[in-house]
Amino acid sequence: MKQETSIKDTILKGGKLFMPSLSLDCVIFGFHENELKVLLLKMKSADAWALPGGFIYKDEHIEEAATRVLRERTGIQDIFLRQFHVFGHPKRADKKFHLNMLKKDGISVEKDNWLLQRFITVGYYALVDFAVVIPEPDHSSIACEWHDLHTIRELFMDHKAILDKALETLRLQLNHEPIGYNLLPTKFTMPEIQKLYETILDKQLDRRNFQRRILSFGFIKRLKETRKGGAHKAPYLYSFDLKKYKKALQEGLQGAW
Amino acid sequence: MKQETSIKDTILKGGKLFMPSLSLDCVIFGFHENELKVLLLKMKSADAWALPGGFIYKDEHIEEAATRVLRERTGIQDIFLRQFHVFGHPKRADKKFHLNMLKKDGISVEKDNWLLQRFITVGYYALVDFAVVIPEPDHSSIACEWHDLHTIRELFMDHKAILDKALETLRLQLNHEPIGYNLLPTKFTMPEIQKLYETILDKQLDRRNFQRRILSFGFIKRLKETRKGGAHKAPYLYSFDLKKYKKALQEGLQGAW
DNA sequence: TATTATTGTGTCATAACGACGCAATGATAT
DNA sequence: ATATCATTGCGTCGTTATGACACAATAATA
Repeated sequence: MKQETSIKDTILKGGKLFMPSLSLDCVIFGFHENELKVLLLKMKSADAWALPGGFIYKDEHIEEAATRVLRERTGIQDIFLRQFHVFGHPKRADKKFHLNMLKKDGISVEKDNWLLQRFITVGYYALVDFAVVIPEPDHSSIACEWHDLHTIRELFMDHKAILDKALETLRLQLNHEPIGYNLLPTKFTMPEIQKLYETILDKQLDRRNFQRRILSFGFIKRLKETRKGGAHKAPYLYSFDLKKYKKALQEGLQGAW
Repeated sequence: MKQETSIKDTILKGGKLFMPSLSLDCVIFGFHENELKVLLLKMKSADAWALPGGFIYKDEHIEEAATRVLRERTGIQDIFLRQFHVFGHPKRADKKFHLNMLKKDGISVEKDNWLLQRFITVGYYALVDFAVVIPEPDHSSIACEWHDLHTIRELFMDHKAILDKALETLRLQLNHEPIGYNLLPTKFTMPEIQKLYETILDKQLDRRNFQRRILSFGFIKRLKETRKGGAHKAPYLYSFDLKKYKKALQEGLQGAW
């Protein structure tokens, strides 16, 4: 499905290729050096960072479009990807602003160009293995980089609000679903997965209680190896029990009622 | 914002009024006689029941559009309404089927009429007080009625899948948020609110444990009256403590982590 | 006035949870 | 080689939440 179109082509002919007035934006989370990261694009024509997004081909399933955008940007397939909210404020895009951007690109468009219409966007979030991602900017961006979640202040359009909502959703998901398989390397230590939870929740957890709880779910298992080389006592390595992990994904974790 | 347009006008001129290719559908839940009800429309041109849905005016916030649809159909304002999923399968509507429907209506349209395009729809669910609703069909439907949730087998297009997803979402919400203020009358008994929970969860709950738990949340309070007239011991009446209810709505109920 | 189904209130054992203690370990410094 | 030190492994303890169940109180009806 990937189509290498020039930016000019997209702008001029996009109206024929894509669904009108509808876009999607991806919040791509990674985990590295005990920090949650988000993949952002630096735009060519605006001095702002943005979430990687895209449009939906006229005959494309919307989930597939999200998968495609992710693949184009990270080179990864088979990714944990989830739709979480629709952003439909009528003024979420600024027409004049966009016109200006196009001017900077040296492209003149008709007043009724599809890109100048109001857009409603579907937010997706993805959890990916930081180490595997090869960030790739596209024709409309000059950079594609991981940003530290907590340092992100302002983004293009309403993308900061989209990011915030994604994080909020992720936090809630933590109670219903196992998490980490897509964010951690194959083998990891207990302190590492704890840091992941702490980072998402933005909250300190007791080391011993965390271990008891995460093990009680049953979707991670201890290996017979330890991670040597650290400054202190070598921690055990763990890995996900994929069978139980997927079972837990389907059936949910607890659910009070 | 309400516009009384004839069905013909909508079909012919809708393209100028509404956002293209985007619709919304509402799953309106009510509770009556210990049963969960869903408000459905009987369509004029197709022999099928459908969820009340609508389109988004070109300058209208999508949440506002959902509110409007709900108001038009139920006569209710200030409703609990929540977006829960986007349905974006490219084949979710059948073009030929739609053409046939229009034929039945005696309306001939161009091949590129906006209604014949592919539509992506945003699902909303609403919780309303059954007793207050005045179901109103619109120009494209011949009936608007409450249906018993468990008797609904098949619906128009993919509306059954939308309904199922709404119910699944509602079940999950039960763990995070107080519920019932929008579904129950002002005063209610403990068995009544328990039935509500049991109906949503489709699961029996222990009477005594339920009471202990629901009271521990603090958002309902016991009144000094009892409901006399029943065949047996008169149960106490309860009402929602709106202040604590709203606080719980914002902060969430428990959240294991 | 007795009957009956339902409601109000409580108990009990078990499981889950939060806070914390202490010994084991493995690299580093002496 | 040995002591040091931060970190890890593995527990305890008291409190709270949960599931299962017992029994008395009550209001309409027979």
